[in-house]
Amino acid sequence: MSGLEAVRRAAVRLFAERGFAATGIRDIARAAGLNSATLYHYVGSKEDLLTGMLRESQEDLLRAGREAFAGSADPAVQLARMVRAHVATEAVNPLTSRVSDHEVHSLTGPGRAVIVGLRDDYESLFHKALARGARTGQFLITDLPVARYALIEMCNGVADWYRPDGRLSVAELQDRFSELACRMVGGRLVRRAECDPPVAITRLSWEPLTPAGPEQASA
Amino acid sequence: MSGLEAVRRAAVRLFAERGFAATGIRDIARAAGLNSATLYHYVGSKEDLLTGMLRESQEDLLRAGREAFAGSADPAVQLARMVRAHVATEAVNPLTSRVSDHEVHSLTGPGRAVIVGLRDDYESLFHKALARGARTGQFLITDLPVARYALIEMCNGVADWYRPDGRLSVAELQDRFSELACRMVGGRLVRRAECDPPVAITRLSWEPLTPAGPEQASA
Amino acid sequence: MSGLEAVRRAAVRLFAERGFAATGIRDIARAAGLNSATLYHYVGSKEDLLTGMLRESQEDLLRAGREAFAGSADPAVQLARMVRAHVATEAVNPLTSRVSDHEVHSLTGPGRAVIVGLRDDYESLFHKALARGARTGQFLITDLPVARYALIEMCNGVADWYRPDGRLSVAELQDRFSELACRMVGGRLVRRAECDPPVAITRLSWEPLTPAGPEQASA
Amino acid sequence: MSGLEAVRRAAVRLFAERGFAATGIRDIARAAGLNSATLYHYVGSKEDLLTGMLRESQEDLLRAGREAFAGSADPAVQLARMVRAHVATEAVNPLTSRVSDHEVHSLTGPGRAVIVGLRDDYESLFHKALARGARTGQFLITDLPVARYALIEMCNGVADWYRPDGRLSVAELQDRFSELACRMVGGRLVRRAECDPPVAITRLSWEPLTPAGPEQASA
DNA sequence: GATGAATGAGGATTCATTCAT
DNA sequence: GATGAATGAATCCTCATTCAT
Repeated sequence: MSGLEAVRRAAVRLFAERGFAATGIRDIARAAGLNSATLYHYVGSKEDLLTGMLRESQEDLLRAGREAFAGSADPAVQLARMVRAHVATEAVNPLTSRVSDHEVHSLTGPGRAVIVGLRDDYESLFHKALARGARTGQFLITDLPVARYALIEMCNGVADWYRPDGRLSVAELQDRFSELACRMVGGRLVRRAECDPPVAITRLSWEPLTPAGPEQASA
Repeated sequence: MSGLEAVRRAAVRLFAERGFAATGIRDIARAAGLNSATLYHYVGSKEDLLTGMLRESQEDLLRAGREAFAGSADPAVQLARMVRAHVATEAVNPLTSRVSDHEVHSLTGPGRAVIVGLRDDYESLFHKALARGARTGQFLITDLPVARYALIEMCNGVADWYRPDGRLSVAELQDRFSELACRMVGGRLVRRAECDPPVAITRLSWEPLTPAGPEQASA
Repeated sequence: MSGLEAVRRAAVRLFAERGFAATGIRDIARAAGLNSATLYHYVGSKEDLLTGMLRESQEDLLRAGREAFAGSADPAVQLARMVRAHVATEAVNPLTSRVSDHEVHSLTGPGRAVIVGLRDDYESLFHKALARGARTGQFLITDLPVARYALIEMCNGVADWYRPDGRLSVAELQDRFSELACRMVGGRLVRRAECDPPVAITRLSWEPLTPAGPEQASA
Repeated sequence: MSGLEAVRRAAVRLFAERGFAATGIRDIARAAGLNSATLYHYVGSKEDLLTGMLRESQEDLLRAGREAFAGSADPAVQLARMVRAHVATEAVNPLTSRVSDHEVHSLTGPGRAVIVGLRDDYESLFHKALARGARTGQFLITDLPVARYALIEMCNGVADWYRPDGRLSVAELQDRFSELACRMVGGRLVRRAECDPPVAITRLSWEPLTPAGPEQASA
């Protein structure tokens, strides 16, 4: 594992565990097995690290969302595919996703607008699918923005509790959430096969290899 | 407004906007119109402030949840009442709720276990209603823990976007979320009247009076 | 016990236990059962407290030393009487004496010179007795200043270990030290009776009533 | 001189002059020619500094005491050798010794017990020599603990007044104190030659190079 | 007499970052 | 690539002291 990757993974883990502001540059360096001065050979600044991380994470989510959306013309399938892609992304990159969901407010520089823009683009995909489904009568949606918020928040939550070594496989997780989402908007249940080929979700190079885990002693 | 209340409200606002770790004691003091040394006249420490805030918030949510649960024997009504209480709490105390949802990890002392315990108690109320509804066949729940997580996360999200001066009244918000929740678990739609008398949700003394608002300049 | 006395005793105890610089005005107030603002009705400042304490203590020691010196024309008896007076003073006012011995350097104002002057006057009494005894041949003193320092330091030490409720009464303590001092300077042993009438040693109003004792819990 | 040594010497000087509690970390840094943040590169904390200093000083004194004691089987020579070693240690490391004598009470952590243990071990050496001398009849000791306290206090005092550039050489100082000590316990006078080879006393790396001196202005 | 509230200065310590080696 | 040393600014918090009530 290269130095840069070690830094990124250490940063993601710590930002996820303690939050950006509560994490020191020395903590990251120590967790990456580097001297804190050496860390600056790989990274411009602490905020650069966060910016890069959020951008890559958000871009990946947006890409997955677009693929999911483009995979069908049926709003029900579009929604199911997007939810499946979203929860899989959160499940495969739980720590990065957690930071992505919680630390946007820590960005101060110009990078912030970029991230917010990406998130808005992503949310508009949900809007489009929900709006069309509502228009065609496939969905029963009393309030479109509320439904959209609820759907996305529900999916975001996955990063907070899902454990890869737990009871549920990613595919099962996707099935469960697909069902919940379809029911929530009053749509028909979309079977897993209808969503094939699934959107490919890959682990980000930022995501730490070992899951959360308490206190990885170094000595 | 007393000094203590001013401190608490300032702290909630800043913790909600920037996060606990990124908020300085001087920032809080300035926002409360006090010298930072004076602040310590009212409060033991920065962490005490957070602990007290999370406890009061979590206790209030638990109380509301219990009242909601106790108001009916029908799982569908129980769920609807709990969701209504939860979103109303988030809508009436958006900033406090935001902090409550995001800053548990910032607690280090013994207070942490207390807060986590309260949250667990709260979640068990949802578990009970969902489990019974599933047993009686009123709900269609493939995976109970997943449904519980999804429901609660969806409700928590409210604090992140709801604006009291926006399009939706609290009552309308409750109607929307009640509908989404009922559909999500495959239950019948519960009308507002069935939830009467509603659980009373009051503004916490910690909640700032003016809503979020960007950068209340003081000078 | 008046408020002023309570403050003085609390201050002496804390200065003796933790040192002047490490003792806060609030600590003193709490130990005296007062609000820290109320304390300022009795005392001008923290340093005033120390100054007054050192002066009263040093004046008392000087008075005792003078009485001891004046009680006889025989250098041996003079020395014995002075040593007896000194150790009795330390034994009867152990905490005040301890502060007196250790905290002169904490004085910054003009009071410092006064205290140092008193101490010099006191030391000159020893010098006079030793010098005359050496001249008359009653004492065998190779180095007068060294002997004087050694004698006084030896006596000062009493405050650090003597316990009124211990094995030794004050009179026995005096006997022991008188013997040590006489031997040290090569003089004849002076019996207790030769030192009558003894110098009266009274407890200072500053000296706490209960001995040192660890952690006098207040609640 | 290395940075660490500079910090140590500056700390010793200031602790000796003003006391531990009255010395600021910034004062130490300034006296060492460092920024106060840089100081933390060398030292863990202010208390660590004191702990290390007291331990090294006390260990050195104990080592010297043991060598002195082991150098002879005659209690009189043992006592003379120990007194000579003690006063030489105080004379060669006056500032470190002063802190060592006065600041044990400033220790709060677990290091305190260690220091107190070392001091107890040291005192027991005196006890052994005095006890045996009393048993053999070489010493006339009415009260053994009192004699031990008096001896040690008398020696400790040296750090408070001895000046290396003064009237007395270290060897002369040793001669004077040896004489005083022998007389004090009613023993025979032990000549310097009987104490050969003398215990080697070396300057601690903590001891400032220039003597006390008032206010070494840096600018 | 007594006290809650207030404050500027300063306490020890950690911060992100730089740079010569 | 790597690091020990360095630093100004900032961290949370405590200080002795004052004053209106």
